[in-house]
Amino acid sequence: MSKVKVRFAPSPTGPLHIGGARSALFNYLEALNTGGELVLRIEDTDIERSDRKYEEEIIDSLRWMGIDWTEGVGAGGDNGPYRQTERLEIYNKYLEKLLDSDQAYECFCTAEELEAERQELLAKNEMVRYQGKCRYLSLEERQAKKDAGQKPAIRFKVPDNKVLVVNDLVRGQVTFESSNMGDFIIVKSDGIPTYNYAVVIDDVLMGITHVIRAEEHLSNTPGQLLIYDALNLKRPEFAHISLILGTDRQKMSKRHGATSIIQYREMGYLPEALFNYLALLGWSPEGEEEILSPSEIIERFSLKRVSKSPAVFDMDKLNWTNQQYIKKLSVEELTEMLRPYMDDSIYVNDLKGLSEYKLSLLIEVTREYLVCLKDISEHVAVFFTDIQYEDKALEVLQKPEVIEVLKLFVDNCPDFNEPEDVKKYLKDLMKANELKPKQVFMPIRCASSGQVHGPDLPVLLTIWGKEEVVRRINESIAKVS
RNA sequence: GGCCCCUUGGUCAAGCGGUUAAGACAUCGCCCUUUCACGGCGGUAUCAGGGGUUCGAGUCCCCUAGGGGUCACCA
Repeated sequence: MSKVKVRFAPSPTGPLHIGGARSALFNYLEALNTGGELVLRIEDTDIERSDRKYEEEIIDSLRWMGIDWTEGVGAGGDNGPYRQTERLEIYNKYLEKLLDSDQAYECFCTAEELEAERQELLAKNEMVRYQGKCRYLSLEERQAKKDAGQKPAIRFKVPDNKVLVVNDLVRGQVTFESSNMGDFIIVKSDGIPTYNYAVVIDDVLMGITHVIRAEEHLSNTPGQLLIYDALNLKRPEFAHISLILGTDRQKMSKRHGATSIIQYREMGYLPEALFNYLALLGWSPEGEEEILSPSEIIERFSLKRVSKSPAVFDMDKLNWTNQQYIKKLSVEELTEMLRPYMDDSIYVNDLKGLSEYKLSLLIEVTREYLVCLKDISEHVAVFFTDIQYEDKALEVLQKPEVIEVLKLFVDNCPDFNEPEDVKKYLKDLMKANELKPKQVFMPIRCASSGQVHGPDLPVLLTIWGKEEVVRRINESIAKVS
């Protein structure tokens, strides 16, 4: 069996989104699992909407996620160029064959005519498809239109009564009939090929063995099959993977919130977490492990275990996955990754003012709350804001015996350099006054932070330092006295 | 509307004719603990409906229903 060669072929009309990333990922996984190759081709035939900046963005996003390719834009190769707009002569060569063999023809219909035809069919509740008006134009008629300055588009002549079977690796045999298809455009009037045509030529010329793409392309496939046949080209294998849906079960789109990879990157999701989560959307490994490294996923991946049914994108599970990866990081690694987010925080100066030791303490106790990196700012707030009294905390502070404890704490409070110092002092305090932990920890937490919940108390106090802690507690004493 | 695809808990899903129908997220409860979180333990919750085939059906076939995709000189 020959080597597997797959491709990811985005059109640079927007940033890489979740669905695209998942398609790229499955291609990548299939390639690496089989020892094959991944090609990156840019399908920029939509001149209006395509933009180089999106191409770069997509490439950045792919690399960030850890998806690599060995051929194509950004990697070179012998089958280039890899941008469709740079391959126009190639498409033309094949177009001539199609025209010469009478398998394609010029169409002079205008957008208005086409729209009228569509409306008419819609009104009659009939199948919307091109009726073939220009199919049998005589040479003279065509020439006359051209002389009049009309630029033709080229349509593919769909043969009658052909049964087209897509042997899909995930869906099995899917059958279509050519009678349900109208002659479709393969080259636009500006000379640029359409997707359905260019994709065939490119996949063949680039030696693609498996076309793995989203299910929305399944109904385009019979038309493409026709072109393979018309040109006598060998068909690749197809695998149409199901769509990713929003919680409303509609295809993921902008209105579902964050859909571009860049957004997840900015929020501070780790690439491995996204890689892991997306791989598990529509594919499941054997065994029960759910947290798998890229290499473990590559090793286990198989198209055979790809699901046919669409999957709803579940933010909760992504969050959980991300937390698992954050937990695996060392404090040093995490600190480095957190730097840009701390710089963006409104507490940037407070954070910068911390000693390295205190910063590591802070990150150590804060990490367990982090869902994604950008959350650092909100979880660090308690360290740097004035006391924000919650009702529950106030209730605690109202109790008369609590004031006594606070005073005791303040009166003999030593300097403390590390959490152990605080613990020791607290312990001594409890022992000397026969107090239980609960009678001490909660009052001090409430008095110093105004909150009934929060990070580990000894760490909290250590980061503030004695002066600040005493100041805060006195403030609370004054407030409730 | 035509064509095509899909249908196991709220979500991701395992399952490939015989199972007490896994597991994970979420949710609920308990434990751990100075609080929250983490962690540990446990609970609630699923085969869309109807016909077949079969000794036996989540698993095979058909129909219905629901959802989705696609019907562009977008990809």
